Amino acid sequence: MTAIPDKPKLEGLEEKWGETWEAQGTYAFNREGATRECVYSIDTPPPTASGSLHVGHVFSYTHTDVVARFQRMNGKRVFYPMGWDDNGLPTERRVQNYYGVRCDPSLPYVENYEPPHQGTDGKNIKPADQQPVSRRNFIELCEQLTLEDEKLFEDLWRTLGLSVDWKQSYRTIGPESLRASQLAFIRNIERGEAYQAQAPTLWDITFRTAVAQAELEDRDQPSAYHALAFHPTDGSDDIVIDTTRPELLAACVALVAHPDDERYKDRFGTTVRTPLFDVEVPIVAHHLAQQDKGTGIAMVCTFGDVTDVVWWRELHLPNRAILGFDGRVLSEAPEAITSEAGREHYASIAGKTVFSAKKIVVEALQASGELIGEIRNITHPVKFFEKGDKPLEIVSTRQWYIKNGAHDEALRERLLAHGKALSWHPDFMRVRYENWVEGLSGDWLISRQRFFGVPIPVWYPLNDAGEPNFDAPIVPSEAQLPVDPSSDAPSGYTEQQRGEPGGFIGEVDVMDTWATSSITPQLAGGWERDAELFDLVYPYDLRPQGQDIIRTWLFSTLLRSELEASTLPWKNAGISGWILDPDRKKMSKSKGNVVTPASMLDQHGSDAVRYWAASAKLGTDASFDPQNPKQIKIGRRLAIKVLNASKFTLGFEATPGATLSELLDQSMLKTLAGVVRDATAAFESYDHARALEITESSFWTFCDDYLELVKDRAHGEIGQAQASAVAALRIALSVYARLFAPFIPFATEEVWSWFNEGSVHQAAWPVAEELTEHSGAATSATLDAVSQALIGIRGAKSTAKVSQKTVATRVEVGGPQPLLEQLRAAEGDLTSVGHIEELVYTVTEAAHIEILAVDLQLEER
RNA sequence: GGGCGAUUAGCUCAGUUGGUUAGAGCAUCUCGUUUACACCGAGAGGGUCGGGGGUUCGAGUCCCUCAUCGCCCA
Repeated sequence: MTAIPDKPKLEGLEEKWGETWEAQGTYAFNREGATRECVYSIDTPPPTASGSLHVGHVFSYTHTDVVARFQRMNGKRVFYPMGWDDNGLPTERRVQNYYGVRCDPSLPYVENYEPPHQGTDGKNIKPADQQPVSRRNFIELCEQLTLEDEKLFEDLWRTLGLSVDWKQSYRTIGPESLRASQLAFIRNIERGEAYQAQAPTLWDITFRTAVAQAELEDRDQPSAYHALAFHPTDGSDDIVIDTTRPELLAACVALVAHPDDERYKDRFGTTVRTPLFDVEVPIVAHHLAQQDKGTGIAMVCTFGDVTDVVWWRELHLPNRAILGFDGRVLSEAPEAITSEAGREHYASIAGKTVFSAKKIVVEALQASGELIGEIRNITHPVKFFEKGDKPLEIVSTRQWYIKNGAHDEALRERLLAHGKALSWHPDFMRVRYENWVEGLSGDWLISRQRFFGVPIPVWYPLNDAGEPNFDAPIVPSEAQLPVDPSSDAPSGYTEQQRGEPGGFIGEVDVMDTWATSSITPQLAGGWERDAELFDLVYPYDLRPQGQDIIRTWLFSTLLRSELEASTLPWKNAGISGWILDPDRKKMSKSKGNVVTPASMLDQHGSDAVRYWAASAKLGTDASFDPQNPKQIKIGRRLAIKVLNASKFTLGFEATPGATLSELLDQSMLKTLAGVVRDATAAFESYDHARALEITESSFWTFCDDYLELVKDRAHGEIGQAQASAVAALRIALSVYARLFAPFIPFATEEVWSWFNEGSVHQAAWPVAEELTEHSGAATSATLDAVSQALIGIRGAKSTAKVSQKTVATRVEVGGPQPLLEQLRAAEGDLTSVGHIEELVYTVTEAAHIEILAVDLQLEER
């Protein structure tokens, strides 16, 4: 136990108790003798180590911590690890900007490499000014920086008071993660769930990597319709189509119209010749052609957008791609372009960017008279990589995919069934998952042409001509994992055979970062590494996360668990809402309305910030105004009140073994028992905000009414009545400290230490029985009645504009006989706090206690 | 275009299966420095529950419809 300070304050509690908790192992996961039933396991979202933490993180991670603390006090062994998502593009970008480097896999490794910069304060260094480094050097820098970033994150989480067991931390790029990711992947290959395909792929030309459906976003872009004249081979009048991408004219493989379109019905099956390039293409019918858009007939190019891909695939059109991985027009013209003029036109755009090529083609079309009328500006949605700033192109590449139910009805049904079996908090979030699963249009593309990630663990044999056979990948055995195909040789080969005819080459692609993040339950839980641990924690009790990543993290994790184990990875999903700024816009860096969490915690204190976060329900957006953080101030006030009320309560002299003889004291405990029941029920239904609200409002009432009523008695002469009040106050204080502990862990721990050994966070969650055993036959009606009278008397004095200390010479209180009896039992307390000389009871018809008259003794000043 | 959510006091939000007079905090105003707390306490004023229609003895709550805002998907 520690001494009660003269002037309790919140400052310094974070450091004091943070160190104690760490030293005592207060939040350590104890698996000794544990069974699955006594464990509560949480599949925590690993934050992106290279990103910056913002207010939204503090918000949602607090929601999780509050639940973890409740479950721990409820007797569960809480498995609450923290992971860092450090692989992937965000880290690469940060490393490029931080050190001023760029990965060039063709360069050799340099020992003791010194990068040109050490932190460039967020200023982007132009790619041309970045120093090219080898892949291995680049990855070392990534490792280095993420470790530093992770340290900062951990410090912040500790300050916030997350009750994480830091011994259970994991990194998505660590050796165990590499092994688990690759193990899960080769099992996907063995079961036929992972496969490679040469296919049109959404491609970001800036990052030169493939992009998955989940990473797409539509952005409105200015564009323009160009009307182009195509020439029917039967010599009839030109057919005019509208296109926003005239630069792809050389890649045109058909014209398409809706099968019901009367204007083109008799054209289907005929052919036209393209303008400029003079290639003969068919006119075909497909229901995706929009009759009301443009002239109702469109050109199909390989590939202008995802609809082109559908047409190409479903109508069995040739592939005449003209764009390369760099977003420039390929130097070689498609074979279909045979005319001399056509080849000359192609030569004029070869090697150009999309932007320049468009300009050249449009000028040529104007010169040839095949551009009809004016160019009409429009705005339309264009697909972007969510982290990119140039529109995606579609190129044909060889990529790895994992089945996700898009083309497998049975799998999709199982995924939907899992979605129904999962308990969502709030429930309506399930719909977002279902919409996503039902809308999947292709399997999950998981290969990325990047560097800092989990290598795809395969090699390809080379034939005698040194050409790779991609259809026969060499897959490592499970015992070999983890492997890096760029530096390890497959079994049966030597390193000298790399790249040689009859030898092998390693896959250079890495996995999508979500391919690792999708197995966080396995990574943290010791899957295929620590079977005993895994059985204790899996399936997890809770997956907490933000609503924005239901389609990515939640979906992909559920998918991988279904593929690997045919199970749901968790029982509950708790979905936190957004943090909005005062204008109800999402907080974002570009808007400059982001406050750093560290300064926020520093300024207001962790308990205050946690209170703000915890007072929002799951799934509900919360607004936050850094200029006027109202809820945080209220939280701070509450935490201070807890300190002060506790100090006051513990200052009364206690009599060991005292019994609760007074009806008012019993009644208060009876009331509190109801609060305990309600708060517990709210917690059990994942409504932490309600649990907080119930506890908080009860506590203020306790301070304002009960504490005021009994303070004179508790201060007074030692005896049965005095001892009863002090005992009741101490019991209530113990219960309130525990009820508040999940929300304001620092203030409650401080208070707890004044009259208990050990941590409040390992204390038992209060139960109603520990209160009702003292409350006898009392009901809450006594406290209600006395409080009612007290409020009435205070009101009378307030109306008379006099001090509450003013003596009331006579107070007449009315109400039904039974309630007046209750009042009489606490008459001493009431007359004492109200400074009442004479209290008169009058039976009335009213249902409640009412103050009929208050005679005040007005003192001369 | 489809889906989901929201709309309650000046502000931020509660409001359970439909049930007395719709609540809390902040802000405002008044009073008060009382042996826990001035980072305080007491009290007061403030709402046709987004509009319209319906079901019901009774609707903030259920149904229909419209509007506005936000998010997701196309």
